[in-house]
Amino acid sequence: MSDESAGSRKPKRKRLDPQTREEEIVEGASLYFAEVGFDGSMRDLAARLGISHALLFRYFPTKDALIDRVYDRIFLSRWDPTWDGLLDDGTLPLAERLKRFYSGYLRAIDRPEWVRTFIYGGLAGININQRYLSLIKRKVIAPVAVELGKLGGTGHGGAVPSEEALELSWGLHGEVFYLAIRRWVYGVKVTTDVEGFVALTVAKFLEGAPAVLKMRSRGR
Amino acid sequence: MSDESAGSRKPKRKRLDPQTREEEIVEGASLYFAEVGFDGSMRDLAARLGISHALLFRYFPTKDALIDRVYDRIFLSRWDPTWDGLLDDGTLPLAERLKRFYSGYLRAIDRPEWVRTFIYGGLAGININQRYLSLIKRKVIAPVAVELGKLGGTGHGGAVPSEEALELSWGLHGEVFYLAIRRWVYGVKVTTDVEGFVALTVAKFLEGAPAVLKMRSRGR
DNA sequence: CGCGATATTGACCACTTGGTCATTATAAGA
DNA sequence: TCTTATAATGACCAAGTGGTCAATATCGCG
Repeated sequence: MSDESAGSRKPKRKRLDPQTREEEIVEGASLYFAEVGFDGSMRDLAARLGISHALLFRYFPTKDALIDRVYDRIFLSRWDPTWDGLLDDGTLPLAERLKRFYSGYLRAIDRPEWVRTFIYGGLAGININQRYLSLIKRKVIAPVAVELGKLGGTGHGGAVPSEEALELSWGLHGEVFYLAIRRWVYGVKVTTDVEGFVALTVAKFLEGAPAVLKMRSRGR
Repeated sequence: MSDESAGSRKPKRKRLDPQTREEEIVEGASLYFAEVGFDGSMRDLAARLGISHALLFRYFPTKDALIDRVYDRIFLSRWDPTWDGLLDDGTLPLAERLKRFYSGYLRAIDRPEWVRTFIYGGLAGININQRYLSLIKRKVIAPVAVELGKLGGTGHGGAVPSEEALELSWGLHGEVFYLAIRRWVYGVKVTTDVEGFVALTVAKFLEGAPAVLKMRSRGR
């Protein structure tokens, strides 16, 4: 409308410096593959970026190389280091620790690129998923199970959580993650009140899990 | 080794009557697509079945038609009608009802075709998933939330469950389903003791959820 | 055994895919 | 303004895709 009129040439090719272009490609690819899965085509992606598909191969030698970069971008940079000490921090009540961790965690992963790419990868058997899961087990599931052992008073005071405590801990994790699945995999409308949801779920967990553990240890 | 020697001709083509062949195809396609996703090729599937890919198109006009049939086979026939009355059955204690339902339900869906196909479909935005989810909400989540309302004693005695009760009920469902996801999507080794797992999870739910609901209704 | 209905196949088509490369246009520096 | 290094492209390739169809081999029936 404004100054399209006279001789203002608009170049048919946008020539960016390689850094910016590469960043643009990785960003675009993250969104694209999250949407359509890794069977999406390079041509499609290029069209969406407004460039030729040949250019993609100038920046990434193969499609797999691009996908690797997408994985890096989405996963490797999204673990907040402050979470590491959080769950073991004895100065905070467990409820508070859990609420803080899962609020932050859910905020970090509750987005389409993360959830969909993770699930796509799981289905495809990409090993990054299994590595990620064992990280979760080590950093989250096990510590929580240990705390649970203390609360449950089953004599499992040590650093080795019981099978049941682990399963209960996985349960909490699953509940939280399932919210993100419903939202981004099933495309269902779910609450946006992350804080409220986590508070509710954690409260239920702390109310129920230790009690069950007690029941199990003393008679049935 | 035995009678391959002399004139015992083995035909290069196996000629089956259409019913059997069709059944074989649908069965094979269910497993195949569950494994590799719906981007798997008709030629690949045919090879796995030991037939030519042209034959597939004699039985199903298009690939989508085959996929539809696969969906039917996996989902439509797996809802056990006896579950329908189960959750509302006032003559059984709620714990018993929940254990029975979720044991049966988990046994029905905890298999690769079901879980993987369902998730593949969700990612692809197939509407069968959303229909299925609303069925779950109507037949499982809502009834359980209503029972929860009674136990929580929040005055929500009626048939309209509160938002919080619904969320807690979804939580239970998510925990259970997450077991199947870990097993069949992430490929992680998890317990095979379905009964035990359900008993533990239901116990935790009934110990925790009503308590939380009470806390929420009387002062915070 | 021989025949015929038809289940099954191989060859084929148009199109899409990941990937290559010589050619072209752009923006910065002189 | 002209040059030039190089970002970006279009045309191309071989392999794979869903889908078609005339030819062929199998099995049941007489």
